[in-house]
Amino acid sequence: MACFQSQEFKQHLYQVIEQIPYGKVLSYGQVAALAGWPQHARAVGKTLSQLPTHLSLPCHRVVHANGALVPHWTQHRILLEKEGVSFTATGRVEMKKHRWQLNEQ
DNA sequence: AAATTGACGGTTA
DNA sequence: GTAACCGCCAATT
Repeated sequence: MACFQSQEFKQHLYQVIEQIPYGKVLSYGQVAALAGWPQHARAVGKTLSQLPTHLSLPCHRVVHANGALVPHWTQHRILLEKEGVSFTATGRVEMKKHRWQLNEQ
C-alpha cells in the first residue's frame, strides 16, 4: 500500500485540502482522517511542510486541532485574518467557530 | 538498528 | 480560557 511519500497519498491530501471552503479551517488530524490515514496527523504536517510553493494550495486553512498556528510561518495568521477567521488574545484560531465539519455543507 | 525530530492530538493541571 | 504532559506515526540522523 502507498506510503506517505507516495504521490497517491499527496494527491489525496491535496484534494482534501482543496475542498476546504473559504473562511474555514481543518485540523491535521481531520485532514489525515479524510485522506484515509487516521492517526497520522503528524506525518500530514510533515508532508505539508514539504509542499512545493507552486501548487497554490490553501494549506493555511490547515491548523493545529488546538487552534495553534504553524510555527516558523509569519504569514499564517495574516492569511487567515483576510478570510475572516477570528483569533483569540494569544493568537489561536477560534476552532469552535471555524472548524469545518463535513456535516455542514 | 537505536535515538531524535517534527507545520500533531487529546487529556489533565 | 491557557499551559503542560504524554502518546501517536513516519522520516531522518
